[in-house]
Amino acid sequence: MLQNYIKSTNINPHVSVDCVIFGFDFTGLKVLLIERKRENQKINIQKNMLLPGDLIRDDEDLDTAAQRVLRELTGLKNIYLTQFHSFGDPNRVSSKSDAEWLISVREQPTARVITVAYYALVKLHDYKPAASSFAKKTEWCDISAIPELAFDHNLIFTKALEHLQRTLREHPIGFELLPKKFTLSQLQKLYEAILQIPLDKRNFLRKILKTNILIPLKEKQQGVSHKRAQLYGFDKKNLSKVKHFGI
Amino acid sequence: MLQNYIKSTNINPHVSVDCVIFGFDFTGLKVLLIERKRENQKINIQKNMLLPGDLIRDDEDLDTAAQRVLRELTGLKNIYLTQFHSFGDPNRVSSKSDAEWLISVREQPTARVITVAYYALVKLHDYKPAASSFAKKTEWCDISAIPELAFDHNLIFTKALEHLQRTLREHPIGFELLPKKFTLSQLQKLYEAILQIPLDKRNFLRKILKTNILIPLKEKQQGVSHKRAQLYGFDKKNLSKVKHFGI
DNA sequence: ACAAAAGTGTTTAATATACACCCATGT
DNA sequence: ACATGGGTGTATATTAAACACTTTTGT
Repeated sequence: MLQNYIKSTNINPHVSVDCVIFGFDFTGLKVLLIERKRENQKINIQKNMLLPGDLIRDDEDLDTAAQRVLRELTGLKNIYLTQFHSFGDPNRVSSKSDAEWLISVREQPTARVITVAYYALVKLHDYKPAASSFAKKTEWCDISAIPELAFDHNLIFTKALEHLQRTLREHPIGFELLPKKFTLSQLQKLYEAILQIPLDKRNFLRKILKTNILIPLKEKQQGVSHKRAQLYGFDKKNLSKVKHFGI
Repeated sequence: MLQNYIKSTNINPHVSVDCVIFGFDFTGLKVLLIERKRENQKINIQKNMLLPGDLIRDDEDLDTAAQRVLRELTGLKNIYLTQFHSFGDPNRVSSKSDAEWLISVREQPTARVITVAYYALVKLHDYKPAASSFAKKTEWCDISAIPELAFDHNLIFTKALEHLQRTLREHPIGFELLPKKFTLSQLQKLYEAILQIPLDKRNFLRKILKTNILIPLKEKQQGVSHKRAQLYGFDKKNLSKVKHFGI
């Protein structure tokens, strides 16, 4: 099936895209990992999780390829997606299990592959696992508990997180990970989860309100056993006006 | 055929690196452009300048390939070099003259090539044009007067400059472009040339001195028809201690 | 003497940080 | 009544920005 897929399209066997897909479930920052399909059951079970990715097609732009991977895996469109680095170590595929898996899955399993890495921010509550040709199983893994991954994917993940942290400190991209309505403390928890530092509630509020990107809604949080928090939405009109958002 | 090619030459015909090499001559920020060698004289003379770059070798890391291009072209080693973006538009080679040039130069002129772009900061006064296989002629071109370049190289240049500007605002990398001894106003002119904004002399001085990365030398500028300026060097020991250098 | 760039402080505005108590709700 | 998180203001320290005159040197 996978084979048919490859043959029927124009695959470029030399370049792939990999996607570090971040989500936020109000407790911590998560990354979407997939378990690789093993047609040959004898393959070593070590390092069996990896980042989603695929070889690009020969008529396809890099960004388009990353979007395709994302859509096939999550069913989501219009997602925040940024290319952040390319990885081309000739020894990217160093382990035996990686090499064996490629043999089972690729037409040119020993071809050297350069991968262009992207990170995406998705609204986790919108996500429904899509039936995908990529994955046997998908899993949202907390960033504090990433296992050893196949290939150089731990390195790719680390670079993605660093990039996300740097970007979040300067640009208000947090709403990409939140539902349309959210409370200030949910937003603060998001910042704390990504930056991995505690923030002061009042100072955070002041700073974020000054940007004019939050609109207070006429609604309050429901079903909590404490005072109901004000709900906010993001004002995308003002987003472009925010220059420096230092946190 | 593909197999033979790969075996015989060791070149990976699918991935290249391109280098945006910046230099500073005390009047403005410059980029090193090369004029492409034309074996066939009939090739259109339009867009004849381009950024230096090369196909990678099949056993070579991306960073290594970029360093190799840099060394072959400039003779310099130990140069500040950063990967900043990869370009893979399937129509990167759109013009007729680009396609013709590739035919005259590459074994697989129509192969799709993804390019991984780097920018480098070099000390212009150390630079001696090296005899290079890449270039017919090399030229330091002021960033305000970049001509139309081959392929998507204008796009690559623009992205490189944006990246450099962002980096310079946060990290004191200016010294990579300056000689060992320099005056404060030379440093300031460098910042102004890169960021393309005017800076206040006293405020700039205060900010840069607070980082402790400058060492005043026991020397003064010579041969100028005005008051001789204090010379400074960079203190690399303190470089890593500088966290936020906002300008 | 003049031109050209060096060198040098102060005042004011803006921003960042630290910090603690009462409130509304569900159990 | 109590546990939980929501909501709110002020004082202080730090950083940024604006601004002008005197000095040294070569011509």
